[in-house]
Amino acid sequence: MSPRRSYDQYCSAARALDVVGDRWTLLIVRELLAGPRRYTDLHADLPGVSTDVLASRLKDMERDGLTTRRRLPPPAAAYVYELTDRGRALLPVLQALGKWGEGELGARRPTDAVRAHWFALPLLRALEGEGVVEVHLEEGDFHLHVGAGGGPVYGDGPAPGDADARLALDAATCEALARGELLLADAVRTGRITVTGEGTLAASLREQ
Amino acid sequence: MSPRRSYDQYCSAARALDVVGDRWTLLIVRELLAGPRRYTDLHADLPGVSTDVLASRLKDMERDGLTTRRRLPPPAAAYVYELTDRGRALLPVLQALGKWGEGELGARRPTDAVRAHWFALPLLRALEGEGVVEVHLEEGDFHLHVGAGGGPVYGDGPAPGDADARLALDAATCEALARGELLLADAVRTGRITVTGEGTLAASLREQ
DNA sequence: CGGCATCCGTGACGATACTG
DNA sequence: CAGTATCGTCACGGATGCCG
Repeated sequence: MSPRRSYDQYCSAARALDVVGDRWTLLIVRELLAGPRRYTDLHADLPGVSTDVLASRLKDMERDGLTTRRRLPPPAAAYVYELTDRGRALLPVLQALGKWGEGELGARRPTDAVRAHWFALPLLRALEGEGVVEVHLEEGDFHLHVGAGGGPVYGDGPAPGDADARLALDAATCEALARGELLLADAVRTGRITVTGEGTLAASLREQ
Repeated sequence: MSPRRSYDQYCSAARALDVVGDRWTLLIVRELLAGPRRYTDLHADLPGVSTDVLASRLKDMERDGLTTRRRLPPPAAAYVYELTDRGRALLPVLQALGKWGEGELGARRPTDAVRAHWFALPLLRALEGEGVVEVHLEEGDFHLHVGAGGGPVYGDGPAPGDADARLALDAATCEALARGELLLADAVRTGRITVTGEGTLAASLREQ
């Protein structure tokens, strides 16, 4: 285990970069915000990361208190990596980066990878209130825990329990939202997003 | 000029990291938030950065629209680097990192460098309203443009014009604020920070 | 098959020296 | 003062192999 490289500056932003400034680290956090993940899942959803770098980052992140490693009970006996509260507290950092990066996103390039749950961050930024929102895209479904305290912030697939609202939208709408060109309220109003559900979350989405 | 390395992911956070994810880039932004700086100033305030990496980052940042290079008029004929609006828009990213990093800061290590203006970010996070605040530390003075639209967000030395409020505090108070252990309001109330000035900013600071 | 460890080529980084 | 040149080292990315 290599000792952590540091900028050696008495500045909290520099200290944060000591921990999360290495290549891939924040993207691993983004993946783990979706809940516990196995090594292979992470490797599959982070195209380009090499096996040794991924293993090394996961060790560093565990050492630094961002993640824990847990063994799943049989028969699915495998290790999963999971964010700690400290790791989940990086959500505002990813949100700030994501908001700034809207201007850099542009059109989708042929070389770009896409995963459905990568749209969770921009949607979460646009949502207020509290509850579970299920999102249906062509590429796949995922769900959001809006205003979540502990536990996963979003997750792949449909909501594990009952959803307070369901959103259905197409790829073009999704990408326009991600680029910041389209506001969620406008997308709902113009029918580019279909909202179903009876809770206050669904109601507040429709009444805008 | 090397082509930019990219994660090739259709995700705005990943795109942001394509631009500002390299080592030193965000710390250079932090320095330039203090206003235009010469190469030598940057090199002096970023101990550990090598000359070629600094030069390379400044070129990349100019290519990516984060900075501009400008020649000062004689007799101070020298180049200065300056943030664009796009570069200044990274302030929320540095603030999110800084807030998260409070927990990582701990006590000052003997190997840690310190610059007075590095305390500008935590102070700015704690201040509300609009105006110019002059801050006096033992290590040096700097000033903050609270709620600034364009132009520098803070700067070294006393305020160029009239300050709306002046704060005087010692190193221990400064570090406690940076670690998030002490709230600005508490520091003012207990007299660990001396506030002078007549504007609404000074008044709101005192009345908490 | 999932979860790494090892090896290797390339490129990024850090320190020093040097130049217009 | 503001970089460029050089060089050793380390981090990264890709491929492969091992081991439960």
